[in-house]
Amino acid sequence: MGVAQVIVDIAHSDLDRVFDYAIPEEYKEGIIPGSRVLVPFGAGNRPTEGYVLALQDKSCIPDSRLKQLYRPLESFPALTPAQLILSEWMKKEYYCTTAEALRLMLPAQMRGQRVAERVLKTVAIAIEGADLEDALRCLAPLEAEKSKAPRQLQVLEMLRGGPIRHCELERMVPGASSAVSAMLRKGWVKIGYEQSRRTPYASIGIQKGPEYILTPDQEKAVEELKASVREGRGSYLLHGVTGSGKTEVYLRAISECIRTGKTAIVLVPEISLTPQMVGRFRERFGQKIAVLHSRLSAGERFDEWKRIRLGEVDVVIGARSAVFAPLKKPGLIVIDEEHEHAYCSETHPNYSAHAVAKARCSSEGAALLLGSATPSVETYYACLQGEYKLLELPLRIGGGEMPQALVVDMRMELLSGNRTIFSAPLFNAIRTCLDKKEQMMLFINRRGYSNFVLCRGCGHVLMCDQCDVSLTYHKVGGALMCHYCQNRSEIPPVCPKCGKPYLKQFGIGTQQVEEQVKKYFPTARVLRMDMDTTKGKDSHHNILKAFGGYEADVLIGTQMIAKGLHFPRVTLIGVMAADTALYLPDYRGAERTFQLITQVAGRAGREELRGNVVVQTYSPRHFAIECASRHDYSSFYKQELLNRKIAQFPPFALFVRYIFHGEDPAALKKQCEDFFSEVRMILEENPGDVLLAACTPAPISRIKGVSRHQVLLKLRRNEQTKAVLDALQALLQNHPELKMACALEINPGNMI
DNA sequence: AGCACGCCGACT
DNA sequence: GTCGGCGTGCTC
Repeated sequence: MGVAQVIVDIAHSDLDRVFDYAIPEEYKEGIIPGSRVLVPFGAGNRPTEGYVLALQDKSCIPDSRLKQLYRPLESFPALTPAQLILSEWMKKEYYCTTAEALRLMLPAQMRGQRVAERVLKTVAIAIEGADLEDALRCLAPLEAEKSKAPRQLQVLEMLRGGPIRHCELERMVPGASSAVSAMLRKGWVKIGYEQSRRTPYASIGIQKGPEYILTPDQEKAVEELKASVREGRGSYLLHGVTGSGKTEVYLRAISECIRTGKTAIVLVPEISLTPQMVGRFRERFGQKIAVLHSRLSAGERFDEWKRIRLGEVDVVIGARSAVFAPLKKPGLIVIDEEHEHAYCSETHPNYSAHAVAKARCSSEGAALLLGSATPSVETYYACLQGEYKLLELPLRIGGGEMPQALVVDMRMELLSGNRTIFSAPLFNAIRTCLDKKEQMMLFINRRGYSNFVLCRGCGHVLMCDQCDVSLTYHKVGGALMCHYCQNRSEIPPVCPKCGKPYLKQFGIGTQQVEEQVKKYFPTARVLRMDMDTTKGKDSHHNILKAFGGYEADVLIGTQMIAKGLHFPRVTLIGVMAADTALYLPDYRGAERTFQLITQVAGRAGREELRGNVVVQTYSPRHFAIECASRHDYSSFYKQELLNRKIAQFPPFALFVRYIFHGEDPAALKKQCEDFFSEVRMILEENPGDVLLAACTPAPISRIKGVSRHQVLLKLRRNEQTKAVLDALQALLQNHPELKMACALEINPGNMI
């Protein structure tokens, strides 16, 4: 056992094979498959990180060429045997390199520099009693008089509540560090050190909730899942209306995992990963849970990962990438809000959490549980085909009625002379709601929809110079922004095309709704939640807390407010424009519209107060909107599946998209067309399965000055599909000049 | 990915 | 005559 087979951590297909390294005698014990090591690589023996896949007695490489590895990077193997197996599966499924697959399984900051086991600097008051009074008086001589050192005063006041971390102080009070050093010289404050725990949400109280008595439907689902966890197999779809208690089913099934000495992973969409949600798990499982998501700091994420890796954790709750968490003996993987497209990675390798979870469950002996009030058409179809066993929760807990939605035809509103963004029924409902001192949420679907600026003289829309997309108007700062390259610019005084001064922004956004609410209901207290107001680390939480504490009457927001939030005082939900997603050039438009309206409507009246839902639309007869307003999933599914069958969309077909990037548009087009002609030769083997084959500029044909061209295929899904995909991938391998500039996506999450 | 080797143009 | 451009090829 003297040779380690190592994958170097460089994402390049030429290097996607093992390299043999001799293990120095002193490290013979510490290096096993899964260990990360530093190896000399290439001509200059440059130190490169790598992953040990296997150990061998000897190498078939001649001794003259065999190098010794430098050292192990950690004292424990970073990767589990199960992860090594999973990476092989990823490679075959997503055509990525082993290194790319393994990277997904480690906290990003672990590669490159080591993460310091950080000790945080804290600041505390060093004086007390009269000395402190004296110091304060010194800073603020008289109440009316302005303090000479307002920073110091502010910092000192804050410290009276107890020691504060230096970094937090700096964040809360810009320039605090100079104030601290000044006071340090005067001996008023002292510096301390604190072992950083970096355990997110540790502060969340563990208050015991009421004992739940399961409904008969929940009971049935839980029993079925418990048996499945014990057997270590089985896939389920839990279809439960909003408020039917899906989370309680998850919790009970997870308890069974723990009882039988296993662990569990719960995947949640990023935006639903709220402190409330974590609190619910912590209440049940105490400290043996870990949380993984993108808002954690590098250190927090590393610490959580390490706790999981060292087996200190029974339950992992996290966003998409938590599906790779190195838990030992998983007994259950839950995917909550299964229909969310956030479960598909937008970057290469474009994995789907569903597929990865499925692969993990079958190789590691765990049960898979998908949960949703509005399962995706593809999942429900797979379920009816027998891939998942269906568990249903058709009733709300406590027997509450699903709120009936009122669909308002905005075309009629316009015809009757109402040019505001509020239809008469919504306007009246807001009035009533405010009068009754109840709360409301106004929802704007902004996906694929922007406040573009249009010339009413010639119809020209302002576009980004660098990217092929319309610019979005942001009221804050009055600037135009490109959502792809983040470039900012001013609105020109006249239209750049026709020269007339008729430029005006179009479309409604959260800011505009906020303005209009304030205009028509000046007494209403308004909170807004969108990308702009939730930039800060805790702002998301703070806004919800304020709303929950009845500090506002109206909450205006995007998708963010549609997710599992629980506000008993909310009795009105307004969907400002239900159909913005309906006519996007994406086959999932109807599905998204149905899901959004259903989810949003589910927010209303979850407690004793009866909820009202008003849906404003220009397509009141569209089946997605009609079915959503009646909470009729089954009719929606039947109609949508029929449409997909007629139009040959997923699940009956799949899209394959290659996107080529290049500086020179003409050369790019040529390259792309040459490749396309080879693609067509492969497709000729199964001509009946090719539903579409096109070589065109990408829908967004330029991003950050780089041109984009695509080969888009639609193939009928059948037994040969995987073979065709393999052939297409092999073709790309034969074009080293293209590989660097191309990304392959299968069923892209976003057709734009 | 990065670095060496190698074969052609502009220069003191 | 040499310095230096980056195309091509290799990495245990």
